[in-house]
Amino acid sequence: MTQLVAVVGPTATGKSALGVALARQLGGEVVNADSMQLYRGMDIGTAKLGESERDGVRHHLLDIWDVTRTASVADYQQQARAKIDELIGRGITPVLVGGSGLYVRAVIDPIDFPGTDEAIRGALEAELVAGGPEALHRKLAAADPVTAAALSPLNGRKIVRALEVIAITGRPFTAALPSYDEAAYDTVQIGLDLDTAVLDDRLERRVDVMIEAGFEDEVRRLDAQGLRQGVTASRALGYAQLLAVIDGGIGLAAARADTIRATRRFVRRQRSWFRRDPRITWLDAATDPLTVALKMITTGHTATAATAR
RNA sequence: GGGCAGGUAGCUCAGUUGGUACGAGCGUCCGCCUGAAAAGCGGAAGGUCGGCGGUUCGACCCCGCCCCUGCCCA
Repeated sequence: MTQLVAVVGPTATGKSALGVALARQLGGEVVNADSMQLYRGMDIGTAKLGESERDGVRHHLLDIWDVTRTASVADYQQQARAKIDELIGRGITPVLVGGSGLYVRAVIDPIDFPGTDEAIRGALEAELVAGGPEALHRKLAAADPVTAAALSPLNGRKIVRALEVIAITGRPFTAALPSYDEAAYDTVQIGLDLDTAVLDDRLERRVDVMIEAGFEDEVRRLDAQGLRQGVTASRALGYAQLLAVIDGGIGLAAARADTIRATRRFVRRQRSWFRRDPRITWLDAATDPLTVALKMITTGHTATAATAR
């Protein structure tokens, strides 16, 4: 018996709409798995569904964070699982929808995130700024040679985290994503994708639509609410570029082009993340994915349902 | 018609006083990813150096002619 349906894949392929349609058919509710839609006020730039588009389907885990807050997968994991368990308990099928790979896995798979400590992390980050990543990498090599060997000496972010975990737990970091065969929920994962040329074109038009819809005003509004102080939110696609426009650093045309380029890059990263997960059944967004997905979910036959990739 | 500048990786451009192109950024491709993941990071492929001829042991770099682009003068 399927407990959970997940709709994943690169951005702008129609995951949100498919999620709503599936939820309607299954009597389910949507649980967001998009790291940026977690932020309150980030609507236009994240292509968050409006009320009418939600079509009466309840959505959870949208707008739970203030833009000044640094994102946290662990926090998301805890909240998402609590909500999913609640829905399952009430006999409602949760439809997990989003393109944030790690977030999806954090829900579906048994990942335990070691804690965090503001003071320790703050100190390490200060050290990173002061001494550069190589110095920290040497420090990591002394404490945990295995992890150090696995990390580029220039990957400051990950080196900081590894050192933080070591400081907290007193043990080597030794982090590794779980295998793909020990899911926490009985899940049907549907991957939505589109031919690259078509998707590229769609991305470009989507950015234009966002700009016409008042994307810049949205960013100005959030800027007034401290968007710049938000380590995560201020770096979101489009938001970072429009902040630069507001600063006068670049023009709107450049911001548009940069955003499109960055989004394409993001799509590639999403694909490379999701394509290694053998549990995902890929559907072509251009060929009525709803019908195929429904058949797949209700019959449990995933092998015959694949039509794309 | 004349003058000047330029024609080097898909794009924008570095570069060698003649000795195998040291290239860079962007793009492309591949990969990684345990508390920022729309983030962060690693790797790879790509050039007959505008064309033809000459000089030379050897030319992308010198000479000649030609073609193309931009600007200027007529």
